[in-house]
Amino acid sequence: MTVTIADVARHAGVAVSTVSYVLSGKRAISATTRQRVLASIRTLGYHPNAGARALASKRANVIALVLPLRAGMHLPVLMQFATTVVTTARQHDHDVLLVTADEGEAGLRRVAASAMVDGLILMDVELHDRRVPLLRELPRPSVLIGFPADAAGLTCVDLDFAAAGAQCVEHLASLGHREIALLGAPQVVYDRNTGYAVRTRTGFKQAADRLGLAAVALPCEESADAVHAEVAELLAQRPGLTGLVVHNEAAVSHVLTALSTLGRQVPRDVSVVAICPDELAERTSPALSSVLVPAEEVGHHAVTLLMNKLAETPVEVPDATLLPPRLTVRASTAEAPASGAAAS
Amino acid sequence: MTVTIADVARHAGVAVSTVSYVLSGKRAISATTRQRVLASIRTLGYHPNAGARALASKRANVIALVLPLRAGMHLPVLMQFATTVVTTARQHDHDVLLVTADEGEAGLRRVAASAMVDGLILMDVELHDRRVPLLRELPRPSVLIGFPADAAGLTCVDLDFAAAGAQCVEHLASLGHREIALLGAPQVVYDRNTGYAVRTRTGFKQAADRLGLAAVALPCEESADAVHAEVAELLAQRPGLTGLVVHNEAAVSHVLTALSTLGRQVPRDVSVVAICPDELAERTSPALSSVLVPAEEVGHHAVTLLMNKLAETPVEVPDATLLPPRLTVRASTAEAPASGAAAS
DNA sequence: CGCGTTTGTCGAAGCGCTTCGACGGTGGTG
DNA sequence: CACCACCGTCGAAGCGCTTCGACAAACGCG
Repeated sequence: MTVTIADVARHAGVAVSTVSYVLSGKRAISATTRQRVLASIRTLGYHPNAGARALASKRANVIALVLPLRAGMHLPVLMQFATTVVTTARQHDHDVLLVTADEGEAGLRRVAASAMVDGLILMDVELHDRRVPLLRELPRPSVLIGFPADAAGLTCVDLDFAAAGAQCVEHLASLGHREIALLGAPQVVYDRNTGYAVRTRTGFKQAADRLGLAAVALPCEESADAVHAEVAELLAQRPGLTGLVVHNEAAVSHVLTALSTLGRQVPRDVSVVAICPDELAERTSPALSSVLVPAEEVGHHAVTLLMNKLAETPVEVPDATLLPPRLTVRASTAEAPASGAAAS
Repeated sequence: MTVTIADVARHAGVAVSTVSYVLSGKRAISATTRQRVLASIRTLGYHPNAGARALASKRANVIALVLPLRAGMHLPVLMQFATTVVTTARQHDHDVLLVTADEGEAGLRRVAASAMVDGLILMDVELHDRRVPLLRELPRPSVLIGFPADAAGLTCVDLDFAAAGAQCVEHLASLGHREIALLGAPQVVYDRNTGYAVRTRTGFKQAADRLGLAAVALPCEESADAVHAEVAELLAQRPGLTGLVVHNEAAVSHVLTALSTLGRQVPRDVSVVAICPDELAERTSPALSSVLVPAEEVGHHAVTLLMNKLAETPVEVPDATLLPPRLTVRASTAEAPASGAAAS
């Protein structure tokens, strides 16, 4: 029924091992035999049996992608990320096994111990992630998206959210804004101690301090009503406020709606800069100046790092990779209004 | 380093085959030996090697999930679907290999021929899908989400979109509406001959005919401006129109905005019923009466069908499974206004 | 009480592949 | 022209598991 390497060897008139070496390139094979073998492979339609290969070589050529499939994540970004991981892995001749985080530590242990996968990529790592200690003792390399509190001995990749927060502040400062606010993730995300939210806030605050801006950082819920209430209160309490940084994909459009409802024009009265995917920033009206969350870049990086760790002669990889933020100026930011005009 | 079945056997003082039979339950093992073996497994921390198991048993206990990772799909629904598939597969002791549709037919052939997976689930199947003929000759069972034109010999699952379209019409008709329209997928989706879009339109038209409603079905682009223009023209050309069915997740909110901008109140002047996930329907204002796209149910069904086909003694499964639509009435539909009032 | 069954366990033969050591055949070197 | 080093190829030994046939022990029956 199925074609085996023995069939190919017979058809090409060579030994089984020769076929194997043609495929792996681990020993020199003369051009003529190689051609003959490849021809046989093609005519017979041979595909190596993955299980046998994994068993003999101790490499499955599969990596696990551990996704947080609980609510609260921004799904499109996740999906985009997953796509990139699959595509990049395929370029390195690897496949991707999808593991959900709700299987927890047992799931990781299972796929690692059964030799199903050679390495793991974990998304949405929290500051005090329970899986981190396990990862350290697992006999397979891993790459984390996000930073746990103690990242020693682990390979982590992420957007440099601190720099992203700072860059937003710098952009607003350079336009003359003196009083700004950060609308961040929902409270629950800070409670979970999720790294990216905390780090953005820190970067925001430090940059504001450094540049001497009056700044306040607030969590932000995601329903239209809650956002409206929060923005209304913020504007009431801080009449001099002219700059807003929004780091919450779900709330972004509600913030714009709220501002408009409250009689503030963007960017005439209030400048808004968001940390979100370009796709979203371009769709709002006005289009948002934004620092993009580079899902593709992160995914690509994660796979590349893992492949380096998996190489026959493992390549030394950096413990931490922080992707520099890139700010794109669009229509939602402008020079600060002359003092006192904001509240009119 | 890693614990093998031989280690377990030695530790428990039995033969390797006995351990195997304890694990698989394929032969009777006395309670005492079973306990002893299980204890050894636990103390040694044994996990069967997946590759060896697949090689010997010809079953990998992995299924492929083939996702359309190109643009145009509604990502959150996809993600939700993927989650359900993974979770359900795990309940049947199977893992999920993520394959992207952009690898095309070669990808399917590869994972199937290499015995990496025992079966496949394909999403977003088009009416004239190029992968369908391949699927027929592949030696592994598969389940499709969506219906190709020629579904003979294939197992397909989907929401019954024709019934969904009809149900929307029936709902509007029962409220006294006499002139309605369907805003569907973008033109390009009909051009691709995507089954769900076409079937919804058919169901819509037939129900309208049957019930004697004046009805028109239009494709609908997804940008705010295009939607606005289209709605404006529709209202101008059909002043008596009081009911709208929207089958386009991305356009739904724009339609509501456009109606409001054009001075029509929902549901006082125009009733709107959508075909979309509940989550989305609940978020709009007013909340939309909708037929939900049951991603979870579809995913669960697909896996269950595949598992039946994979059983040692394959269970006969239906070729087509159409999940009945469920309409939830919310705030966007009401009795049709008295004749003539709509245009005022 | 002897026979045929059933029950519980074992040993061994692969599954299809990789990889190691071996070994003729060339070619370059002093 | 010997000698050694490579080059290209082969055969065989596993990788860790499942499964089949074999077989002793325990059981039921007339």
